[in-house]
Amino acid sequence: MAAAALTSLSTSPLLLGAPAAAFSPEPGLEPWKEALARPPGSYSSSSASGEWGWDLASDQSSPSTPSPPLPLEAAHFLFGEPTLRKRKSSAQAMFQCLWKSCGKVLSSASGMQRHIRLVHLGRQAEPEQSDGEEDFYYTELDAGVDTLTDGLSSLTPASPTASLPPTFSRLELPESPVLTSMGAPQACHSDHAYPVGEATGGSWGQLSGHSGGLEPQPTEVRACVPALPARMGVSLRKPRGDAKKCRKVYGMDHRDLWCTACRWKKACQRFLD
DNA sequence: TTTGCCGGGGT
DNA sequence: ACCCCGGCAAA
Repeated sequence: MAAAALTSLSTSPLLLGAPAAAFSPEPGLEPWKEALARPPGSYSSSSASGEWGWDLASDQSSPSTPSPPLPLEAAHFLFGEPTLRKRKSSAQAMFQCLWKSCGKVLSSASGMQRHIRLVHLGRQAEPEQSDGEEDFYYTELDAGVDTLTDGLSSLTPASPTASLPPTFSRLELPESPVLTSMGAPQACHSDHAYPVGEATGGSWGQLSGHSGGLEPQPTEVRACVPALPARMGVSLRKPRGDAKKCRKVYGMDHRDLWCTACRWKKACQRFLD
């Protein structure tokens, strides 16, 4: 595959740095289908036993396989979003409120802090003697305003252009008091301490009824929600991951290409959230 | 309706 | 362990 990519790369002068473009003669097509239709005769031998070289994590010994094929969605936004990479001339710093379903954008950090203090934290506009909690509820945008998909309703997740470093996407509000050793005031009185997931997947369980008597104590964990949205009965269920999973990507046919977890109807391991 | 996947089986 | 599926909830 790498060889094919290289050869065809040499013949396609344009589209710099997008080797995946070699796979699709016309950019409208899904590149993965192309890749699927391609006879796997080019590299090594038969890795067609379900998992390709790149399962995840435990991939320390793949001697003959060249570089991992790089999950095809990488190719998606290599040329799927050609528009986004253009520089905004008005690269003015903006600040966006991360509070759930707010998304207000202001042009100054102090203004944003005041907005958060007043609107969300319910405090008075006293910039002095602020514990800095507001800082966790907004983020800074570096591009122009219209780059972001316009505040509200767009629960757009990991924007394909991974430009913003580890900033949070709203909907998963920053768990504020985790970082503040000085402790936010009373932002943390959740009466029902729900179980927080363990290390990796954080399988939440579906809060299936109070079956047994276990749960000795409300294991007070730090997953505290900002105390405001204590209302409205949003079921505290792990939100669906928004990544396309094996089933969607490969289709019901080609089930043999799914990762094992997907085949067993477990949480997908290949396309994590 | 489809999709993701938890919980609960079976081998 | 591995494999499968009922059924639920989110989309």
